[in-house]
Amino acid sequence: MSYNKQHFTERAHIIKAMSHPVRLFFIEELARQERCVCELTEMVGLDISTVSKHLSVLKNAGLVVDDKRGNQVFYRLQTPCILNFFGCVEAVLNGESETTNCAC
Amino acid sequence: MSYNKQHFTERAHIIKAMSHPVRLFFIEELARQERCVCELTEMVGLDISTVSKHLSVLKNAGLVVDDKRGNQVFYRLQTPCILNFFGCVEAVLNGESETTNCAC
DNA sequence: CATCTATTTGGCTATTTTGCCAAATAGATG
DNA sequence: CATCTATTTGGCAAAATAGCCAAATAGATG
Repeated sequence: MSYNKQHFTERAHIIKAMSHPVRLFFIEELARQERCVCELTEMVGLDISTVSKHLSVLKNAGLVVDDKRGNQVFYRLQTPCILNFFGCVEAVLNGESETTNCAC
Repeated sequence: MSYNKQHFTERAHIIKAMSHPVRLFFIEELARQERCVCELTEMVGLDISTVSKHLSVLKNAGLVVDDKRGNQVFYRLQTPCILNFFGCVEAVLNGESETTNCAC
């Protein structure tokens, strides 16, 4: 296999969107239920503008979608399948990931 | 659910290791077969010191392991299960990821 | 042991990312 | 329409990341 830079850049862009602790938390929380920006802001204790930017990174990657209702914007997870992946991250953390058929 | 910063930082650290096009390529290539640093260097066309640093990021995250034989160092994927995840990234790219049971 | 090859490490610069504040925008409400 | 709440955008500074070169290290070979 040879290195097709554009191919891997596209895919890395999606993974990069998940590679921040706050955004990872948002993904897990939004998998449970949709949330507005102000709820998420209160949960993580950051400036609301910072939260808005994190959400736009996730939205830009196609991982979440937003829905404006009244003067609030609700976000929800567009891609439940990425949750399957988190089990594998746990396995890596626990050093139990040597098999293809781990708990992911 | 509340935001446990340390919990999500640990997990984001592993995902961040995958969030670069060159490292993503290495993961896929090392899933196929082990490779020494000089082989990987030739494939991506970067300085060997840059390649070495990318590999140490993957190793530090627990995703690959290395094996020194002679004066070469061979790397291989420690965590085949993360390959399951790449199918989901494809689904996100193709906008087919709305279901939990996609091809991941 | 001198030297060659393979790899890692240190150090530097350029670029990207993160998070805050202030300002702009948009809908709701008096 | 003035104002209030919710959110986004622009801009800035600090921190992290990426990639190169040079130097250090380690094993192989003459």
